[in-house]
Amino acid sequence: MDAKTLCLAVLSRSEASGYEIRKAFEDGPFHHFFDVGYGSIYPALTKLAEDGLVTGRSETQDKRPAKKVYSITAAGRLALLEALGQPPAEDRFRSEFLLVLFFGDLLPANHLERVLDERMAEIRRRIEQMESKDCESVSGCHAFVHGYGLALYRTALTYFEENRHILL
Amino acid sequence: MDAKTLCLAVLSRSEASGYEIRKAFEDGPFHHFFDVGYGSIYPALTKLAEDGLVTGRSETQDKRPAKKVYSITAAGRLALLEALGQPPAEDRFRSEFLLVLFFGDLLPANHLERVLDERMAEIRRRIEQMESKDCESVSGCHAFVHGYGLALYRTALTYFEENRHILL
DNA sequence: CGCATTTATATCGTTTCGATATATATCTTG
DNA sequence: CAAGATATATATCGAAACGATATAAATGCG
Repeated sequence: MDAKTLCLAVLSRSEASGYEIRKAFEDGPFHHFFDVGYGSIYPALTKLAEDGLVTGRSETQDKRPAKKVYSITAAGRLALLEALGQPPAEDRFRSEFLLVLFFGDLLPANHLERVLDERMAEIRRRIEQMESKDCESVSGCHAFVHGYGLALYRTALTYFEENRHILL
Repeated sequence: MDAKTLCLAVLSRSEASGYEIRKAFEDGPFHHFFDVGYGSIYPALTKLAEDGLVTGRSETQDKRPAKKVYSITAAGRLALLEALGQPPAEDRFRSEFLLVLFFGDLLPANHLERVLDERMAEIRRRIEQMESKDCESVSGCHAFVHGYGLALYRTALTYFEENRHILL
């Protein structure tokens, strides 16, 4: 499941520019389980347009730089469904944070404490964001995925609060 | 924090061959928060050896193919500490599984059910492995990181059990 | 005996990541 | 109000990682 499929996934919900697709992964509904950068998005959009899976049009805006808005085509929707029908690859999780904690014995306590505190603050921000009004209306599958992310973040935060003493 | 640092991290615990380093990420203590493949490990070991951060020796074994065993040097330990002292990059999580569930409305229910069941079985395996005797003895920082992974897996499993009905 | 699996190293093409360049507009603050 | 920071917007490039594949020796198993 490459960047092209991920762009199709965002575009299946509404037309968007490359910049807006990026935002969907930075703050939007995909935020807690995917991240895709500009370096993947813009080439992906070019290829998708070549293959007729999306169409693009330029939109000049008042008081903003011009943007290229892409829309998914019928063929694009088919391609997305085809990709979603495949058995998903294993989840991938990379955490430098946990690596640092793992080697906590070798590191100064104040470094560990700072790293942990920053991580906890970050998680609190995420939870707050996911609990906000914008997210209250989600239902069905979206609610399931949203609730899953929230449950994990809450578990993480509680774990850190309760087991902090082991580390420091 | 690249593959070189990750190899150093494994080698700081005991000398190992490229194959054994891979196993540390597949089954070992780093398994639930990092994954590094052969395509990253072997080139990394070559560079580390060039830079004097590890030393390698060939070991011909009876009844097995020969292996190259690498050991970390003093300079290697310093480089590892230096890397661990940096502020860690944000955690990265990629889940095709959640993407499929997110678009559950567009997919046949039996596909969703199969995907979810397989994922739950996988999580049960992971939990069982992490609860096994080999892991009972871990303490301190290792226990903290280990317990964190376990807590998240348990939350995930419980969430799926309790909210399955939303999806199907 | 043949076949799958495990141990073991290595490389290669494709994809992704992270940084950087460029440009315009708005917001902030001294 | 001007300077500097931040937000909007597209694009590309080199480095790194990923996934597949090649090679090879040995073991387990029916």
